Amino acid sequence: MVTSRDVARLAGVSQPTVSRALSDHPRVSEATKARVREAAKALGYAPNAIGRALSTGRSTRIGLVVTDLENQFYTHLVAPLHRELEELGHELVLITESASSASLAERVAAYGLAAVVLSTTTTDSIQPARLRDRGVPFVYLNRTAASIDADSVTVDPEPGLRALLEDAIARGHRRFGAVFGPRNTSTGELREQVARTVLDEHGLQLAHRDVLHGPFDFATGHAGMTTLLDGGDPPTLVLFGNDVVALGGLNAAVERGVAVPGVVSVAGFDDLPTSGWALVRLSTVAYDLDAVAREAARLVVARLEEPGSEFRHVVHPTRYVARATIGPPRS
Amino acid sequence: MVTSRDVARLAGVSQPTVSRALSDHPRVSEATKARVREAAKALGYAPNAIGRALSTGRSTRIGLVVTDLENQFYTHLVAPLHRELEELGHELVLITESASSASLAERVAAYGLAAVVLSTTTTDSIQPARLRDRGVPFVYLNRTAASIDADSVTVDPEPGLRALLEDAIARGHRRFGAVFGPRNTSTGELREQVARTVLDEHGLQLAHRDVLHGPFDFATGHAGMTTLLDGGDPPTLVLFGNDVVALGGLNAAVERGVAVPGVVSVAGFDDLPTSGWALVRLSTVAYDLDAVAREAARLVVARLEEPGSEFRHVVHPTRYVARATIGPPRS
DNA sequence: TCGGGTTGTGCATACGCATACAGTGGCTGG
DNA sequence: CCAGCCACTGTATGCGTATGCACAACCCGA
Repeated sequence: MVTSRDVARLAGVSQPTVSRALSDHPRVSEATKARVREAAKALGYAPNAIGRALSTGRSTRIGLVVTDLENQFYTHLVAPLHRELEELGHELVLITESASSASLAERVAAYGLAAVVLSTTTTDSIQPARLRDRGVPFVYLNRTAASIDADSVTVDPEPGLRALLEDAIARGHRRFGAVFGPRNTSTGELREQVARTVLDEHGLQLAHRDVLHGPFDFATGHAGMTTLLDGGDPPTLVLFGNDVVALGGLNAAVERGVAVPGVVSVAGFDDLPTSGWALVRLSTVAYDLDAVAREAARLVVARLEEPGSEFRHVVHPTRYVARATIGPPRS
Repeated sequence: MVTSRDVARLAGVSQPTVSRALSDHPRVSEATKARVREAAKALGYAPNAIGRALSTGRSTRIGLVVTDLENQFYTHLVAPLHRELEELGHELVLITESASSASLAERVAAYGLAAVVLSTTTTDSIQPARLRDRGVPFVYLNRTAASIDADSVTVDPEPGLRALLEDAIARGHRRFGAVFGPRNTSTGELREQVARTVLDEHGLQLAHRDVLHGPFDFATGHAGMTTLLDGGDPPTLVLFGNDVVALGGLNAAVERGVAVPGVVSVAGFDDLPTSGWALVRLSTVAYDLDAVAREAARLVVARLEEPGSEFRHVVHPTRYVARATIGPPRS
C-alpha cells in the first residue's frame, strides 16, 4: 500500500506537506505542489479513506437504508442516487433492515457512515429517533415520519392521482377496489387518503371489502387481484399502491384470462420503466423518480456541509399517465 | 460518539481490555467480559469500523463493480450478494466504472476496500491486472478474463442453450437471428460460440446480416429486433444475449404488431423473474442467479481469510425453460 | 537597518482500535 | 516456604491522515 509518507519521501518533503499539497492548501508553494503531485502520480498514490476518516472524524460514506433490494422500485432509486453521490465525492453503502442484527443507529456508528438516507417504507419512528439521538444526519427519501423532523424528498400524489381517478370516473367507473401498501407507511397512507378524498368528492367510496393492504411488492398485487376477482362482483377498477404491486395484479388478471381493461381496469403509481413497455402499458401516476433520488443525494451532502441549517422539504409533483390499463367499465 | 475508552471508563478497565473482552479474547476473565459487555450495552457502544480497519489493516468492506446499476439483471444480483455478505459480516460498497474518475485500483485503495467483486462485463483485463499488482483480492462474477486468473463464479451456457436451440430446430426453425451482447465480453462470447457450435452441428448457421451486437440492455434488444424486422425476410427466431435484451426485442415486436411467436420466436438467457410473468412468458435459459451471487460473496470472503489458497472456479449449470415465445416458425 | 508581517515547511499530535509486551497478582509443587 | 507458572490486565505503540503550532526564510516599509 502506498502511503502519503512514501510520496513524501519521493518528493523530498514531509508527510504533512503531501497532505496539504494534494488538498490544494494555499500555504504550499506551487513548485512543491507540482513535485508532490508528480510523486503521487508516479507511485499511484490515492489518499486512504480510512485514515482520512479517522483523522477528520467525518467520512464520505453515506448509507442507504432500504427494505427490499430485490424490488424493482429500488433499482431505479439506487442507480441515480449512487450516481449523484459519486459525483459529489461520496460513496454509497447499502443497508437493509435485517431485524436480526444490531439497531440501525449502532450499525451506522459501526460502519463509520457520515449520514444516512432513509428509504424504508414504515413510518416507525424509533430508528429516526435513535439516529437523531446519536447525532447521525439523515434524510427521508420518499417517506417521512411525523414525530421526527429531517430533510425530506417526497412526492405529492394529489395531482396525478386526482387526474387518474377523475378520468376513471369520467369513463364511467363507480366500483373501485384498491390494493394499497402497508398501513404504517407515510407514502401508502397519503395515497390512500388522497384517493378516498377524490372519490368522496364525487360521491363515491371504497367498500371495505374492496380494500386490501400489504407490502409494496409483486406478491401483494398478485394476491390482492386474485382475492378481488374471487369475490363475487369484483370492482371495475383496481387502484394499486404502486407499480410493482400493480404489475403483480395485472399478471394475476392475465393468468386467469381476465381481460384488462375489458373486465377490470388497473392503475399503478410510480411509472417505472417497465410500466411503459408495449407489453404492459400500465396507466399510472408518474413523477421524476430519477430527480427525486438525486435530490436526496444533494440534501444529504448539503446537510453534512451545513449541519445547522434548516430542514428542507422538497416535494415533487405527479401527473397522470394514461395508457392501456384503464378503459371503460364492463357493462 | 461512544468509544471503547468510554466503555472502559464505565467498566473500570483499560481500553485494550474492552477491545479484548468484546472480541471474546480467551485471556479475559468471564467476570470482566460481562462487566464490559454490560457497559457497552448501556452506552450503546459499537466498535468503530474506521478505527478497527486502520488498526488491523483490513476492512470488512467489499466493493461490487458493475457497469449499469439501472439494469434489472444487477438488481437480482446485488440483492442476494448483499444479503450473503451481510450474513458473513461484511459491507457492500457499490462502484460503477465511470471512465471519468480515477482507475479502479486507485479507488479501491482510496475507499479502503478489502476486496472487490468484478461483475462488469468487458473482458478488458487492465483493471484486473492493476488490482493484482496492488494486491487487492478480487473475484470474477459472471465473467472471466483470460489473462488474469482469480476466483470466479460463472455459468455454463451449454446445456440450456443447446436444449433451447434443439427444441427450436425440432419445431422447424432454420433461419436464426441473434442479438448478442458486447463483443469483448466473456459471457457474451461464450454464449455466441455455443450457439454457433450447436447450430453448426445441425448443419445450420447464423447469416452475417442476422447477427447484431450491443450492450446488455433493453435498448440493444429493442433496436436489434427493429433492425432484423426491417430487413427483408427476417429470421424466424431471434436469440438474445440475455433476458433484458430479449425483453427489449419482445417489446419492439409487440410495438409494431409483430406476433410472437407467430411471426418471430424470441429466446432469452438468465430467466429473470420478469421473464416468468404471465404477461411475458419468455422462453429462456435458466440458472440459479441467486446462488451464483451468494457463491461470489462466499468466494471473496474465503479469499480474504485464506489469501494463499488456490483459485476456485465455480461453474453453475443451465437449463432450458420453455415458455410461450418459442413456437413453430411461420410458414 | 531592523521590526513586523508573510510565506512555506516541518514537528507533534490526535482520531479509535488492536496487539505485542510488560507487569501483577495468585496458585501450585517441590 | 519459595521458585515458577499461569491467568489477567495495563502500558505502549502503530495504522494513515489531517491540522494546530512553531519555526525559518524572506520581504517590505519606515
